[in-house]
Amino acid sequence: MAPTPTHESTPITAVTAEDQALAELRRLGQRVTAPRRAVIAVLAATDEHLSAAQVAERAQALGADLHLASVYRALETLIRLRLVVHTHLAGGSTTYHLTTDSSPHRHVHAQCVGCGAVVDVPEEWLSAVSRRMARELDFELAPHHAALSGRCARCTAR
Amino acid sequence: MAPTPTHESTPITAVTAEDQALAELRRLGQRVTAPRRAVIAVLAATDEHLSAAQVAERAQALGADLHLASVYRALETLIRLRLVVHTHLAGGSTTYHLTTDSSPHRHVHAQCVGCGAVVDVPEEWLSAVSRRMARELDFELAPHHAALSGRCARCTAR
DNA sequence: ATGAGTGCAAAGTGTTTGCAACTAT
DNA sequence: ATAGTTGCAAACACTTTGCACTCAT
Repeated sequence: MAPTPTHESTPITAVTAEDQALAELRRLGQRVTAPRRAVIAVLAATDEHLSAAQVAERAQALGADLHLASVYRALETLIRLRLVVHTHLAGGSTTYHLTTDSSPHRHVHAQCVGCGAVVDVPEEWLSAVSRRMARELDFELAPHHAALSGRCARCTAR
Repeated sequence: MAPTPTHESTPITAVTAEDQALAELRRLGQRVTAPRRAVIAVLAATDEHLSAAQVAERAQALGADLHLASVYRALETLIRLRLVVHTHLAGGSTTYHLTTDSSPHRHVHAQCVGCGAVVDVPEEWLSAVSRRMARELDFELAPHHAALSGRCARCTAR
C-alpha cells in the first residue's frame, strides 16, 4: 500500500535544483528514499522558507505520504550534507530551504514580531558587525542561522 | 497553607532595583502579588539572563513556592509594563532580565551554537545595520529581541 | 542480505490556557 | 466586595526518540 508515483518529467532544458540535490545525495553515498525525494521536491519547488510542517503538508499535496518525523529526519540528513540550510525564528520554529549553489542564499532573515512576515536582508549588511565580532569578541557570527527581529512597516504603522 | 515570608530587610543605603520595580508596579496600579514579588526579587539579584524555569527554580531557593505558569504570567505582565525585557535564543527558549534604567541593558546577545554560551554585543555595533534596514527596508530592527547565532572562540577551535 | 531509513506512538521541551479558589485592593 | 491573580492540570506547538518493520543498495 505504498505506490511511489515517481513521475519524473525532467524538463529538456537544464538540470533542476531537485535533480542536482538528488545527484548530490547519491554522490555522497546516501540512500535516495521516498521521504528525502519528497522533501527535496518540495523545497526545490519554492524559494520560500518552509517549516517542517509545511514541508510535510506540501509533500502530501504532491502525493507523497510521509510522516512528520521522517521530514525532520530527512531535513536533518540534508542539513548535515549541506544540501539544506535552516534558520531559527524568534518564536521557536525553524524554517528550511535548499542550498542552491547557483544563487547561494547569502541573506539574513528578519522577522516581524507583529505579523510574522520574514524579510530578506543582504548578508553584506552584516559583514561589518560580523568582522568586528570576530576581531573583538572572537565570535564567528553565522548571520543566517538566526533571524533578526523587529517590526515591518505595516505593523509599525498600526 | 500559604505563609508569605516577607522579610524585607531594606538596606539603609540606596533604592534597590527590586524596590524600584515594586514601586513601579504599584504606581502603574498593578497588584503586588507574591509571584510578582518573587520574580522581581530573583531578577534583581542577578545580571544574568534567566529562563522562566530558572526563575522558578531560584524563587523556590528563596523560599517562594510559585508555579511555573505563574512565573510566565508574572513575566508577561512585567514585560507589558516594560519592567522586564526578554530575548529569544535560537534554540527556542527565552531569557528574561530586569530593565534597570540605571545601566540600561542596551546590548545585543549572540549565542554559541556549540556550547550555548551567550556573549554580549554592544548595541551600537548594530546601529548601521539598523539604520539601513529602517531606511531601505522599512523594517524597524529590535536588535535585543532575538539573539544572534554563531560560534565562540573555543567551539570554533575544536 | 543487511543495515540504513521509515512509520508510528510516545516522550520531551518550552509555553499557554480554562477554571475554580484565592487575595490585593 | 470584587476584579484581578493564582495553582493546577491539561492542552499546545515543535521536535526527538525507541522500536519493529521495510526497502535501497
